[in-house]
Amino acid sequence: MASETAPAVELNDVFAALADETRRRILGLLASGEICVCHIHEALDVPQSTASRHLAHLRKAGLVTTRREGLWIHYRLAELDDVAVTGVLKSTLAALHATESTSEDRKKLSKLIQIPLKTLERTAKNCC
Amino acid sequence: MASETAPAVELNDVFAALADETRRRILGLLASGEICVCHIHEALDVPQSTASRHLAHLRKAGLVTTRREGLWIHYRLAELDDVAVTGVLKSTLAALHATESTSEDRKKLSKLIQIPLKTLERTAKNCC
DNA sequence: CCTCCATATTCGCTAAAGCGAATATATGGC
DNA sequence: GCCATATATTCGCTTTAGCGAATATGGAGG
Repeated sequence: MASETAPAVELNDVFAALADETRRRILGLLASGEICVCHIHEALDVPQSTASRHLAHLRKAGLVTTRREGLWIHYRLAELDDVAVTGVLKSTLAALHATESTSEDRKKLSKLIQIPLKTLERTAKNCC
Repeated sequence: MASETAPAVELNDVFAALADETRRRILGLLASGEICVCHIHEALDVPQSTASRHLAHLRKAGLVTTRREGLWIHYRLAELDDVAVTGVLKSTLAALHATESTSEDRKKLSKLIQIPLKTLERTAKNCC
């Protein structure tokens, strides 16, 4: 039996995950809710393999989780059990929220998934 | 005239700085106050050039500043003007505070600079 | 001016990370 | 079974980051 109930989230992996700008852009988008890979890939305007690779990285770091729905796989921010990591993630999302690049990405996403920008913004703000 | 009063701190640099474990260890130490390079280098038990290089990195990222006193150069956490970055740094320090490695480093520092561990811990806790 | 000491920087090297085209995997519909 | 679609992974490659020994820089004191 492990003495640790928290399973996976290593500080090292978390900060490694946050170090890449593309991954931060993804987190910035996920702050406004669950998104499927294709929309991330289109909203960020990066090759599909790039989006997928970075998503895998975030998943391994424990920051996001997935839900399958037919062919689509939806990514969303993970519910973390580690308070400290939660704090880091929240403050990161807050920092991203203030960013030019995040708001551009979100604007693009809004058009892609046909959800009003205001709605996305509200969700993102509540999330961080 | 720039519309931005905040000068230097780039999110990108901040997260790049936080990505390295040695640099996070340094920040963990600096949470308990100003320290000079030689003590950092000894407390962490890394080559002097390594300590200096990482300190330079942190300084360029805007996370720490220096004060010269004779031959010694004292490093300390910078007072940030960017609220978002402050949040990231604070939560990072809080996360580090809970860490085994941080407490080991601090213990070693305590002996080096002859300041009681409790004092260092209190300062560190107040800081994040 | 010369020397000592603390710190910074250079240097050659190695390891790690990111890239995007191409390919593999997996699911749903015919 | 076969095709179409969405996502994941592999591949060769380029770029970046870190390392530590060695060297350079710069202040203090003789």
